[in-house]
Amino acid sequence: MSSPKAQVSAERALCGLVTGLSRQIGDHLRERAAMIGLTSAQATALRELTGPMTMSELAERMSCEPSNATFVIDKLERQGLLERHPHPTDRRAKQLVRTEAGTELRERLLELLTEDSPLAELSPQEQAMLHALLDRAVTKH
Amino acid sequence: MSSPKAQVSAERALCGLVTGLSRQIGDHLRERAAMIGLTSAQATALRELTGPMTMSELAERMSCEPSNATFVIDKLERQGLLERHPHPTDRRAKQLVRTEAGTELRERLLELLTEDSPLAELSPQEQAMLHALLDRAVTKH
DNA sequence: ACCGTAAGCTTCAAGCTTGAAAGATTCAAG
DNA sequence: CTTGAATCTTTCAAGCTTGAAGCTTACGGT
Repeated sequence: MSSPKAQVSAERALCGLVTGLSRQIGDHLRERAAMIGLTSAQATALRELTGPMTMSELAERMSCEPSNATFVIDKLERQGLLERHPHPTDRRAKQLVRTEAGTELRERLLELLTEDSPLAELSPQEQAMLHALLDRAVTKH
Repeated sequence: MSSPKAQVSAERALCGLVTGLSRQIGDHLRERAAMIGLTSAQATALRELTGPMTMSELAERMSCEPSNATFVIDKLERQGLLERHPHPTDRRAKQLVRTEAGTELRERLLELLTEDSPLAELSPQEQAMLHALLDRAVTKH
């Protein structure tokens, strides 16, 4: 069960690279989001709000805790980008709906996000290979 | 300069995978750190404190702002795991030195971190390929 | 020696994130 | 129907992270 030392060290380096790239992706998002007055968390929420959905669904899409979604959605609601409507069939849930302003800003955001992608350095073939490897790594368990 | 829509979508998916894997790595760290009463940030600091170094050096190694290092090091110092000594030649700087308890806990931490690596699913060959690709992606700028 | 700029560290405000706890509502089993 | 477990959301405390501002000290040019 004990791995050779060289392999342990290789894995650590790999972790560093993954985290580094993830950081770059996050920085890119933050930079683009700032252009339209959003933080990166708010931008993620707006990006994932593809249509009306509940808090849970959004949290799921954002890969965060529901309590965090509450916090971020509060900000977006205060900016008039979306509204919390009562859910049509479940009185426990809220249905998030973009306002017109929210929809417009989302369009703008999606455009901005396609510019200067952090992965632009890789060819489509390399991207495909990377995708396959990451898929295998993520779907470990 | 405009990329085809399919490629934009592929890049977005890739970003999601990278962030997801990075999250898994972070979760693994947090879980292991919790076993010895540390948060993940504290564990990162202790892991990177390979020997006496300044705050700046540590912040660099942790890939974070110096102000953040101040915050995290405060916690570790309060737990008696390290001390801030005056730097021998630069009176502006502090020299961080692990206490004996800090050194012992660090050993334990390093052991824990090698267990159940989030990348264990990949063979050494795959890891090497991944490493190469990530290297290219990160070194874009 | 003097001065301006830069570096090292800290403090602060603002925002993000998690996990636990609590209130409201749903749903299924009796 | 009633009860109990599960779900949806929010609140709160604690911790992480960044960026700006400020203090002290270092260093290069004059």
